[in-house]
Amino acid sequence: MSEPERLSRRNAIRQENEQRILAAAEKVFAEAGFGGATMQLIADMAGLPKANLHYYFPTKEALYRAVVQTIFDIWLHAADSFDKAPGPVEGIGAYIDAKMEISRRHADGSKVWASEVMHGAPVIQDYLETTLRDWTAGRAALIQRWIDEGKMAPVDPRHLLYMLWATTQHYADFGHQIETLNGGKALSDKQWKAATESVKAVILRGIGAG
Amino acid sequence: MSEPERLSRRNAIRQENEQRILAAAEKVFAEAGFGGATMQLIADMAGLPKANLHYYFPTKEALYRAVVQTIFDIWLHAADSFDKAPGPVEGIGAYIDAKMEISRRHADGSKVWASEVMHGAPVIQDYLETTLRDWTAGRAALIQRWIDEGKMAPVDPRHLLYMLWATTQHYADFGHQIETLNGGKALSDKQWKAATESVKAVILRGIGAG
DNA sequence: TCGCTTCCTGACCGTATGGTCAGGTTTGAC
DNA sequence: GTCAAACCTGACCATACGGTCAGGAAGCGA
Repeated sequence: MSEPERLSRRNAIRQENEQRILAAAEKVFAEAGFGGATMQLIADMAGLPKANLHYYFPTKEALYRAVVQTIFDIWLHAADSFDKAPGPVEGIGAYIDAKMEISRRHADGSKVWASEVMHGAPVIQDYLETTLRDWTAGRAALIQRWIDEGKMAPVDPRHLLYMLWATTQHYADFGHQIETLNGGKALSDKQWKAATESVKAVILRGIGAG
Repeated sequence: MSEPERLSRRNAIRQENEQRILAAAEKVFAEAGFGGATMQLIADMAGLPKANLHYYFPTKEALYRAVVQTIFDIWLHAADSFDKAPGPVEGIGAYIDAKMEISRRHADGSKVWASEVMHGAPVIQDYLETTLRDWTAGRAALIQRWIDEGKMAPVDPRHLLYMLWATTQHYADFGHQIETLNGGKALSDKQWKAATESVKAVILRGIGAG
């Protein structure tokens, strides 16, 4: 994607600082939402003066956009395994695995994305209408092919995709609720695995491919 | 719950205004989040001067809390049909119906709820730890009984509940995304029905009760 | 009609926010 | 070593926000 940057001190500084800011911003936006987040808080969390944030990202919205962009890329990437699969068990199974992993490892990013979409996608509407629309059409076609080949039950591919997104993202977006219902403790490794297996079991059996 | 209010002009005014404010607040909180919402905007949408909002609801947080309370009650109420059912097909089927209807009719409230939980439930943590925890334990026990009676496959009841919440709420919380992927048009009656049937088909077959 | 309560609201206030900027320091190509 | 470009930041600004309040209008029991 980006050509290998010359490894100068300057580039190192730039990369380091942008990374720190993005990480802090992701956390703050996830916790407070766009409106509730403040540049000052992000700056404090990144350990930089506020004015420095504006040096790298001209506006709050530009910073926010960069955060959303990051998680969107990760999100799309999760479908790689989906495509190469010979059938629904491998494809959808691997997709659930990947998306559950994202919910665990990038919970903040997932929340930012969810928040953005929930509020009408004010800054990423164009992505929804182009990249996501194409992506969805492609995967829906693949699922339809599996149905036509008798590899799974005839389920509306789009609603199936929504179910996959919903069930996996829920563990990130509603993680706090799940944690509360888990006695106030975050899910353990074992519990994450059990969650993933539960989702896979119900979905795969549900589409007649278990 | 509340004793029948005397039908005076005053009470009518109070009820009317509180209702207008709550309706406007629900919409604004859903669209902008707590931090992004402003009392001025809510006031404008309710057609009242801002100071009047503070007459009925002392602070922004009090107003917000009232909005969340409302949707939480609706949400809990949706499980009524669940309980009286003889088995998973009727119980879970009816629950999905009810929750999908809520996603459609109370999309704004659902978003406010989702937003609240996503941000760590700052104002309704107590509900999660008491009412919701009890509610969940009760339903999980019921599902476990169905499993023990051989009426459905052995699926972790809690993860099944999460799947039910996730799949149904998704149509409210991510309604904008779904709409965009639907060619920019809101789902029609027929499409809502198809969505509900898809969810029910996959879940019920997925728990071996279809 | 009187008098008390509830309802209403324009004007105001302190504060916090996103953003700016002038002036400084560091880096690195030459 | 020179110097321009990149980096850094304390101090500052205009604005918008949540909330207050004094004083008036409307409702209503007696």
